[in-house]
Amino acid sequence: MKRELTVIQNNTCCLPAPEFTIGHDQAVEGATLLAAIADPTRLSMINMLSASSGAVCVCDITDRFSLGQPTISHHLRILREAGLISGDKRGKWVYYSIIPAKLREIQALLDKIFSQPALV
Amino acid sequence: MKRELTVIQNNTCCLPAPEFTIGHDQAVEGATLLAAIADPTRLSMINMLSASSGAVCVCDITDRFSLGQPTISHHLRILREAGLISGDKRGKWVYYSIIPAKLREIQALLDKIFSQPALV
DNA sequence: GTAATATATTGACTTTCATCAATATTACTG
DNA sequence: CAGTAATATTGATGAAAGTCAATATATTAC
Repeated sequence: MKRELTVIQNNTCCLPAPEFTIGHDQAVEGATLLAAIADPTRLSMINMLSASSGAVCVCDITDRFSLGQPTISHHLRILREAGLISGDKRGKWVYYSIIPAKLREIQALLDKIFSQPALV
Repeated sequence: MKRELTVIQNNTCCLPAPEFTIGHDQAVEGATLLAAIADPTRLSMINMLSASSGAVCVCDITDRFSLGQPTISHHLRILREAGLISGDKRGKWVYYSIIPAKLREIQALLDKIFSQPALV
């Protein structure tokens, strides 16, 4: 934390001060988005909806997980509020579908954050 | 949850039962990996190390965040244990570097999970 | 060896999260 | 209108996570 900047050889811990390619706000926003999918149930839900060619009924989602109905509803809400899925009520049922642009947004974010310096 | 499978028209909630393209174990593993980076501090750390052309001293990392030294150490440990970074002790200092293959693993995982059905 | 520095670990505290039971809400059914 | 079914919301509970102060460990400096 208190390097000897003047010494050259073996006393400095490092030289080029490392930089960020994303700012603080973007880090917070990205972390929030990642947190939305950083759960086995929600990751599987996203996978299920992505793989489906159309909207999926909540009843079918509920069937696929060994979790209570309120818990499923809770996870769907988190994904919905993160902007990853959208719900569409049709009569007694609610159908959820993926929002592909948001998935691409996550991938683009990681591309940017993970971007490595060009090989010399 | 208790659909009328026999009725065709307006009583069924949906027809093709949606599938997963990843299994339960993979979902748990993926969620764990994502949780490691689903934090603003750790996401910025990954970004910092990715953008750096070489290993980065902990002292420099500590300098860049408004967090106590034990907290920085804690976050580095989580990233290290997730296999995303590796630490190298040189004398009094410890240098961390990114493990690029692990970053690519995350991206490949998301590619798989987010994979959409082909357009008809 | 003693002092100082860099990093890690431990323990405590607070907040957030995943889950469930109970209840509310909305829509269909008879 | 009364009853049933699908989904959402609320409240409670236990577990996990982020942070810090204090301490430990290792390495260099005198």
